[in-house]
Amino acid sequence: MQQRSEITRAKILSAAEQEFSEKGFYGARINEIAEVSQVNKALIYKYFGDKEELYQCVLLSVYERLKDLESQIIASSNSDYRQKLSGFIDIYFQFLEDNPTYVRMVMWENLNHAKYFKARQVNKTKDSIIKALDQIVIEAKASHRIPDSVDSKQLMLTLIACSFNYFSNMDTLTEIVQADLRSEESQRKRIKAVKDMLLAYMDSGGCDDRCEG
Amino acid sequence: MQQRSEITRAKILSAAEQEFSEKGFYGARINEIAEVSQVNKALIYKYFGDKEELYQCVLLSVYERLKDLESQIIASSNSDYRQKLSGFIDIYFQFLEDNPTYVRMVMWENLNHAKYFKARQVNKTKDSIIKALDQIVIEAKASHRIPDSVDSKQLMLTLIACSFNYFSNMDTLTEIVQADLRSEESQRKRIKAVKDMLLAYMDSGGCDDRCEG
DNA sequence: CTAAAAAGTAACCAGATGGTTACTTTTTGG
DNA sequence: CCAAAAAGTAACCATCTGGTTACTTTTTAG
Repeated sequence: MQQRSEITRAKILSAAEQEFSEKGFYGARINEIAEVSQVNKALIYKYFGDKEELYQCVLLSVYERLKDLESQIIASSNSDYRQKLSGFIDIYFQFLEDNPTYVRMVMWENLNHAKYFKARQVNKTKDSIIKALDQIVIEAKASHRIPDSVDSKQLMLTLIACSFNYFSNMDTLTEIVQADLRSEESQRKRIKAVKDMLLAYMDSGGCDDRCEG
Repeated sequence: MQQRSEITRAKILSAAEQEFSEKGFYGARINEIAEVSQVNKALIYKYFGDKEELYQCVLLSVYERLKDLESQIIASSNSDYRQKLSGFIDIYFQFLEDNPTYVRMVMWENLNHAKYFKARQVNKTKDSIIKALDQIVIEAKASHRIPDSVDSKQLMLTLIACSFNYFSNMDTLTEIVQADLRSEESQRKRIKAVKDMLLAYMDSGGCDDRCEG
């Protein structure tokens, strides 16, 4: 029966996402996934072959969620590039907060030298978010609102770093800055600071001649 | 014999650092550490009690290396806060590049919810680097080179994010921006962009009223 | 030189691991 | 209704896990 198998598959994937995102590939236990999903272990192997395949399926399904972001960002369209960038940051921050398993899976992948990330076509999803930012920059440049010297790749790296790192390293950062970064207030302040900084950077033309590189 | 035991201890720690930083707490195998260090497994337990203690010792020893940074940063003293900040970024970037095991251990810790980070007095080492940056900001404010509105905590978060994330997420970022971030050129460009951005942010007074937060 | 303490070792253990097999139950198409 | 295909299950296996024990060798101090 199709429906039943679909449900079983979904149950396995859901439990596997929990387990893999919590403990990573090595730490995850198939027995645990079987127990949590209430699905017999042999069935997991029938559906997904082996542990590695299951992990890759989880990775793919988690990354899929990024795709929705592009439409969200484009939907929040506005003539002012400042507000577009501001909206972009809001949406990305919100996504990271709402998808802790995404954050963790990306971390695991990097610790695994992006082994599975590269193996599958996972990185295809990158386009969605990259293109959205690129478009903002291109439009702003075209209408001469920001100088051509602004490097959209550096902008992207900064934006990802400031957003992603806030969540990925929250536990150690909390200790470092001695503030509860999980609180709504901390997050609001952080988002504002990131926005201010990026806009200041773009206003300055993306480079600062007073600082020799 | 003291010397011999010291050597053995060091061999175990060295192999354990490799193993733990590569595979994390769960993935690391005591058998592997024993094999690599050429030290009998039972001896490892005699020296370190259990796997958890050994992990914590590795964590502590890796964090110790941060302490050297403070003196380096202070040594690179200069009257201009811009050059101080510039030097700070150079030194921190260099540290992260030279200490991949540090980067990985911090990542593992965050995935483990900073369990061992909090358990030990590991976070004491934070002071060294935090204080160095704080001092730069305080001095610059005192001499009215930057406005009081600049928030040193946000500055710290940004600096750590931009530096740390570049190395921690290098594998996935490489796919995303389609550039070999491991190359010297990429790194130089990145450092310059980070410096420019932070200085632009500080010049702007640390906030941007044109962007409602 | 010697006895005690420290350093080091081989072999072992119970439990858990990923993965399989032989089997029963349920669903489906004709 | 019925046979074949799909879904699901219990019990099992070889291997590996962290950790221990009973033992020998080396070093040290008097």
